[in-house]
Amino acid sequence: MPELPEVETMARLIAPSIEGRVVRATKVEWLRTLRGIGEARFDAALVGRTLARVRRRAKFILVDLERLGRTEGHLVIHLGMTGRLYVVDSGAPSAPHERVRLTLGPSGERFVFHDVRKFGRFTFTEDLAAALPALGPEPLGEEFDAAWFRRGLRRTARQLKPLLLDQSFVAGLGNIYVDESLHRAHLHPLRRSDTLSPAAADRLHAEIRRTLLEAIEREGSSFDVFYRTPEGRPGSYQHQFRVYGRDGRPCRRCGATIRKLVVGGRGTHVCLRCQRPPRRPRPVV
DNA sequence: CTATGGCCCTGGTTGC
DNA sequence: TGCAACCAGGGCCATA
Repeated sequence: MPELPEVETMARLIAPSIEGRVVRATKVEWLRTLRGIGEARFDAALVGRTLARVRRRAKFILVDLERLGRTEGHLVIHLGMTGRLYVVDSGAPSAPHERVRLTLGPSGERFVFHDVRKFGRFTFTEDLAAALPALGPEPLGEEFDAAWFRRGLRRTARQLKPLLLDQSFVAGLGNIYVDESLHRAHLHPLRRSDTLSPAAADRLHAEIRRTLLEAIEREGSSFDVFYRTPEGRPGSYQHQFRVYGRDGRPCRRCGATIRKLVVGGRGTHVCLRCQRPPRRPRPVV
């Protein structure tokens, strides 16, 4: 469930259950989830520290750790494709696919990282900047304004879809919300970023924000394995999809059939009437 | 530069 | 029915 709206929803969901709680013990079921740091170091860094504050940056959930009121490192969590976080009572049996569990004091609930496909990450760092990859601005933040976006699009000649998926350009978009934003802005995913008129760039900027805000309001999208999360109602934004997963069905705006293509190796959904394909790039001689 | 494909993983769905 | 191929909301890396 991992794009900005789902990650934001997840962070909001777990924050009340873990903020202020002390880590009493750790259990790592799949070592690679720690991404390089050893189990012993992970345990030593967490036990006795307080999970002070939960926040989101891009598709990462960050938890600041404190001891005696001082920040001493951070949990860096990425849900990958299938990661989920939840808190269960102390007596609850462990479920399949739980990769990391933290026992919380004083009452022993468990803070669990569940991740079927193991693409996720749940690790510790003292140096947040070093632990995170290069990340562009938050699309819902101040820094992501229309003028910045216009310039950013012009600075490069990439296809729109891969560019918007690039977390170092804008942080937090994924396959669903890129497809949805492009459709709402009437722009084809293969369109080169430096060919947009200022008006088209502004339209895309506005639709990205609008799409994300609406999705957060509906607590993200839930389907397949994410249909239900422990302790959490499913999100409902999937009912608002205009193109994602709707190939073969009519466009809600114009009635043309939604098509599915592959762009940048990712399944990509478009209405070819609303989103005019760019002219084929001239062949390189 | 930009684009592409493999890889990391598991499991549900599709098609023969 | 059985089984293999394909596909999935992510991201990193090597190669062209």
